[in-house]
Amino acid sequence: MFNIINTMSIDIGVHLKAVRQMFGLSQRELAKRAGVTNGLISLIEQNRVSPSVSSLKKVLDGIPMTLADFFTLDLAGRPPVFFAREELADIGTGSVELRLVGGGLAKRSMAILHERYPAHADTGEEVLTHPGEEGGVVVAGRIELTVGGESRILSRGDAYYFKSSIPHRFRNPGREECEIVSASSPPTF
Amino acid sequence: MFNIINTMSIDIGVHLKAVRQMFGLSQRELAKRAGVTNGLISLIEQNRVSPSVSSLKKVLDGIPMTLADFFTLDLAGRPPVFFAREELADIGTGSVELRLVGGGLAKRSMAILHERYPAHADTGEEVLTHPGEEGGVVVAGRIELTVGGESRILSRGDAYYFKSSIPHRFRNPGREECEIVSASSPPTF
DNA sequence: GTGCGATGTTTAATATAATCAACACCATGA
DNA sequence: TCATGGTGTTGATTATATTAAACATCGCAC
Repeated sequence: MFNIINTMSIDIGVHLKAVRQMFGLSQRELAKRAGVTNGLISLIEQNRVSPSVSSLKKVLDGIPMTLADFFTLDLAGRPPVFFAREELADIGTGSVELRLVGGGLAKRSMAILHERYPAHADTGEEVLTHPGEEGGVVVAGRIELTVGGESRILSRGDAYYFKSSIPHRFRNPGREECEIVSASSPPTF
Repeated sequence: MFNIINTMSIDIGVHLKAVRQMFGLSQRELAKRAGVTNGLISLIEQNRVSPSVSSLKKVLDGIPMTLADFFTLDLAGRPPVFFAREELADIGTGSVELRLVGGGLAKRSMAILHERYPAHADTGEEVLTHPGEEGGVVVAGRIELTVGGESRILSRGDAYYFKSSIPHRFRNPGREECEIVSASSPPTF
């Protein structure tokens, strides 16, 4: 089980400054929208104070952005955008083929996968402790998905979405290959 | 004197208490692991103070849990998991068909879409709406994707991933329908 | 019953966040 | 040159978060 997100303590000040500038706001503009003083924003951006959650929320409301977005947002440079089929790294274990969109995994908020399950393939149960989410769409074939004890067989066009913390299992019950495009956020699998 | 801290997107106090109890910790145990006093945890859980980000981080380190996890974690009941093809809400505008996995966007960290672009369909340029990310895999047909001035034609199996803040455009240059499965995080489009 | 040892709560003292108003700087224009 | 309006920063004051220690309650052992 990989955990790709680097969840080190982010630099609140630098982070806020970057976000503010991303939206083209000055400290005073943001302060006005947020109902705080420009001085406070200056102090926060210099890491000379650690804002209370309530005032950080007020500030982010002026952007606007949620606390969850703020702490989840990752400020990377501009990574590659397009990926040819052959460039998708296969990170599958066993017979299941898992092709990850975008080789460089760090600093992404999602992992997008192109998955192929041969006939009778089975991931087995997984136990996760991470509070992420995952979902996907069946593109071809059929798959039996079990989530928290509940099972269902999904066909082309059907979809799923659940919290990764719930134990889950994928199994191809049929004779044909099954193809799925899925996403996980944060990128754990 | 009253000091009401409500109108937060999440109830920090209740949230922390739930998380703490989920891990079977008492206020004093957690306080010891976190390097703060039990009194502080009591006050936070009663929403009688709004903790500074730094002390909230210290507290969460004792659980252990990241700030991002804390603000992302959803304590609500279990939402639906499986979605039949017909249940995917079409949120498309114009000719492009956008089918959203799981109906409501509320309290989800991602939006997963099953998209269909008829021949010659075109989204037009889009402007920055949110500092999120999006990516996807082409399942059928061909699409011309332009991101930040850079264009490329993607075929079945090819993929893309970029920050939603960069202006982007999808255009179907061919005679066949194009089918894509995509994901956005946070869920905006 | 009495006396733990655990729980969460509260109060007064102290450390720190947040304000307000002034400051220095850098543009652009009269 | 000297305003003028923009930027981010700073010091002194006020508001609030945090501490340390005491309080009340509960369940359990003796």
